[in-house]
Amino acid sequence: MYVELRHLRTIRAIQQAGGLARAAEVLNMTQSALSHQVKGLEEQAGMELFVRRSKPMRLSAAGHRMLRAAERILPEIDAMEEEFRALRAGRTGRLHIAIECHACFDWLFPVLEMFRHAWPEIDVDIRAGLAFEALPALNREDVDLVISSDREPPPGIVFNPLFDYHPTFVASSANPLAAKDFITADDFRDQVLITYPVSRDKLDVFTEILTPAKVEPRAQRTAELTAVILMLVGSNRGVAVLPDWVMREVKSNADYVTRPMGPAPVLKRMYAATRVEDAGKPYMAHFLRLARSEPVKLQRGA
Amino acid sequence: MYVELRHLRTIRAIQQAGGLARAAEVLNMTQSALSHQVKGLEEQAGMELFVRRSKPMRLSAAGHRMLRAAERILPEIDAMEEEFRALRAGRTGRLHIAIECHACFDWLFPVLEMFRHAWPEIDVDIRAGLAFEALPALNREDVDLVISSDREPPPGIVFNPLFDYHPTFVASSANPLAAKDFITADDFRDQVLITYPVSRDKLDVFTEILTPAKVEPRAQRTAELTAVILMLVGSNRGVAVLPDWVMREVKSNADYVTRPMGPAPVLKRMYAATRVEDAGKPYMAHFLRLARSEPVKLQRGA
DNA sequence: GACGTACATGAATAGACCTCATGATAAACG
DNA sequence: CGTTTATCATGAGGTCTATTCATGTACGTC
Repeated sequence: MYVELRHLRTIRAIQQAGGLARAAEVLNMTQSALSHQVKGLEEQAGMELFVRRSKPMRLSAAGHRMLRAAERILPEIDAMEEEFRALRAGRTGRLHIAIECHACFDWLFPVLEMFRHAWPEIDVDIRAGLAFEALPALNREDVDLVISSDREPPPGIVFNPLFDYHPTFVASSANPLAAKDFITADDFRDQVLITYPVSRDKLDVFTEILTPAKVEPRAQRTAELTAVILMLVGSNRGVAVLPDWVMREVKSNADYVTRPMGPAPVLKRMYAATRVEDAGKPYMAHFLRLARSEPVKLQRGA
Repeated sequence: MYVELRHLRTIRAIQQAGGLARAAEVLNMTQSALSHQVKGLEEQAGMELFVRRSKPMRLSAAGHRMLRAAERILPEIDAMEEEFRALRAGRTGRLHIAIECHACFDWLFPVLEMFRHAWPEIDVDIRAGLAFEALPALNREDVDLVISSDREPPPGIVFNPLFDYHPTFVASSANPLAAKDFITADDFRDQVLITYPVSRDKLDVFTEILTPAKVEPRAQRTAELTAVILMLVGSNRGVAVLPDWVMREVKSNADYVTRPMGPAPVLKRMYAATRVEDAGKPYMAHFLRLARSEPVKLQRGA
């Protein structure tokens, strides 16, 4: 039995128009065409869908069943088509975000909250970029935006700069390093370094400091959540290097000390990677604007 | 934008099979055909539904939306087609009943209750045949069965005999007619006759007794519910003629007397009218069987 | 009973959809 | 890194289905 949407539209039209001839006008076809179509449909169904004893022909019991299906299905189709019109008009879309930088949750949540209000139709989602490579996922359209501090954009991808930040050293005030004004690579030799559980080439403390200086910390342990890292640091189980914006609450806490990396200050830039064809979309532009301005407010508040 | 079910099936198949070529096999068509179809669909949608950068091609964001629609709509279609298979196999159907005879509720409800258990898939409904002519409604397929005691089946309609019954006189025991052994037409001249609110040609007391004898009761008043008629009779506000099966409870009640019509006993036959093409259907046959056997049990219980 | 309206039917046609053959490009392999 | 294989795209041509046109038939109506 091969039912097609055309058939459902026909059933509905005949019911609404109250007759085959009138329905044909509504559907912009000849009465003959509809008659043939109904005949074919009834052959498919294996039974009469209409009662022809009375003259404006009416739905039979079986016909009413099909009408019920039509009235459930056709609005779904219409809704989908409306969604696609909105998609074409750029009023809606998808924004699935992958973050390679764990500390970014801190500013991403407030930003997304603001975005959600401005673009309620956009399908928003976040995926922590632990289990997969984020940039290929961008190309496969598994995600639409990647928060990253990589430097070399692959073809088809643009790196939109968001803001600059300082990778900042944090330790317990009981740690001997609290006595220093700034921290260098050598200072890590005797320390337990606490990081997110990702590869070293995605951790600022390695890419910017330890790896160039060929220094290995005494030990390294990992924690997924920023709050857990800070807790471990607070109880002097290790030290960490985190972006400055997460230091906001810690700075006013006597248990912690924060120090710049040195002697020259280390500055990194945060990027939002998108596909080139998405970069121009209005909602994407709005998100990038928010992601540029909001995090710096957090940094200032620190 | 002309979406068809074929397109939704394609979207789903490509997703499930993980690629266009494999999907083509599942759908029993060539890879080329599917490629053309997808191209056409994307033209209709006005955007790319698939990402072709990676080789087994994958759904894009827009494609995922269409997939969602497909996964909601296609099961509905499958369910409908399954319903039609059941309809063809006679396992399901519709049984909308019109009753011209009000007292028939008494035995119809128990019968329908039994039927509902045996044929849970059948769409059962009752419509009191007050506002419309029941037999034309049968022809128009507004209803599928009419409980009636008419005699002349119109073309295309069969009258299936159910059972015989005696129109029986009932009055208050305080009524003078309680002294008689049987009741004749003349006895109504001084009585208020209580009937259902339908035309006289559908009331046994008129068609069988009063109209042939050209007798008019002193007055006539109506009530919709059998219980109300009996209540009025009980308080000696009038007399009534009702089928014997509704006398069940009244017979053992000292407030009432029931008497046969006379002098010759009046016998009427109850019919279930159906369309000829329905008469052979298994569920219809089962209903008729129930409607033949169950009411007589009620009569015996009286 | 004649007329108008509503649906059915048959033949012809236009157009959509499919297949075949082949080209292009990305993944896999040695 | 080149070769092979798998996957998808494209163009031309054939087929088949849906539609139209012209006409027939039956019901409802006056």
